[in-house]
Amino acid sequence: MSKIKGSGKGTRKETIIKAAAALFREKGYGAASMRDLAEKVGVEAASLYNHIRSKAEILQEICFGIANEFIVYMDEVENSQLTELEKVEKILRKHIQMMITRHERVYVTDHEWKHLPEPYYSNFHNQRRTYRKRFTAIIEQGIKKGEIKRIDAPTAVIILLQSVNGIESWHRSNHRISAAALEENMVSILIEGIKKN
Amino acid sequence: MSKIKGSGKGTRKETIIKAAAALFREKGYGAASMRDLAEKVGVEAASLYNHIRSKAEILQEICFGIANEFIVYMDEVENSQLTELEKVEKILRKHIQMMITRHERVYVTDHEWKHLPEPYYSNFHNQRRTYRKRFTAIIEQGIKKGEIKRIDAPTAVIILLQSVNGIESWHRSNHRISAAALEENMVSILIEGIKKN
DNA sequence: CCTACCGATCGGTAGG
DNA sequence: CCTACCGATCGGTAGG
Repeated sequence: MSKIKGSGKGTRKETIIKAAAALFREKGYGAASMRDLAEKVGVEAASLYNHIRSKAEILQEICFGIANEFIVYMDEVENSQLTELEKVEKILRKHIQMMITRHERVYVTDHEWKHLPEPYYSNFHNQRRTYRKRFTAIIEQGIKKGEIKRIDAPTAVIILLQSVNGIESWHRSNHRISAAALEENMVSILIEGIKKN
Repeated sequence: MSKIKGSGKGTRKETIIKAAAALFREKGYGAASMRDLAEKVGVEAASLYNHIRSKAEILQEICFGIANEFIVYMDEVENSQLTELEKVEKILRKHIQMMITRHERVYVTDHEWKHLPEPYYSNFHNQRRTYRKRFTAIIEQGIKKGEIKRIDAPTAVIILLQSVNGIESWHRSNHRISAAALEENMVSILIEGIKKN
């Protein structure tokens, strides 16, 4: 018989990180205090430190956890036999889906990673640059093959990745359209925007 | 003979706000301290309060100053005789140009307005919603006229406005392409993405 | 997991 | 514009 903690939804540490993701998204990392977090979790602030080492550690777990998921997916796509345009669409859809289903952590990762202490900051920064370069390379290859129109590839990457962040405002505004419809609309506009012809 | 303060570039208060915009962009509003700001300006922290009433007042001036500029431009475009698609392009170009030439204030406005104290927060929130609704209405009209393809207009607005924020990373990465080329690439991808046929 | 508390730092004020 | 300082709050620790 295994020892079940909390309400059966992972470890106590996971519960804390989940609450922290919501809190950091709402207030920003700097403005969110450990006392706020403790209240959300239902303990005294000091008790949090039995599960986590520091406030910064929570941010690290969020940022590197999300980043890793994107990197693993990028590996998959790169090794597939899809056309370059299909690869771009796949990656775009992954970002949209992550933003829809895990928006708190994704949002925090994207907006608060600057607050990571060294050496995590530099580490994250490098991972991010590498990821974008890999994405850029796919688009450049697609241009070379004539699948994608002659645009500046890094600019295209910026547009694709930034657009996805707008889903935040879809989330806040009571789901006027379904997640599936949102995804199709975004893909339609963006893939059409870079496709040749 | 008028009294010239600072290095002839506006009032002392403007100097402070300009330095604050750079600081808030770099560290975030919450993590930027008045002592940091004072050091940048070259005075003691207490001296700042001879020119500004509070830290929050600086954020207000930045956010409402930028928002107002966009609203004034929206008025102009709405009253013009352009096609709806041309109106969308005009507004998109305005956002791109503002982000290129005034990126510190625009970035801070977009990322830190949540930290405005009430009633400024609600006020800003309303202005923002109204602006987006006006932009959405232009796109909906363009769809009705057959200039723009049948997409969800609010989703299109999200994509157009969010994409522009990516210019931040262009700014950081040593201007690989010119501002003009960046603008043309963004317009090409995004307007092509929403245009009919 | 709690009580009690630490040194540091925060935004801001008094008074000159 | 400065010195001196305020009360509040911060992240985190000691000790149980």
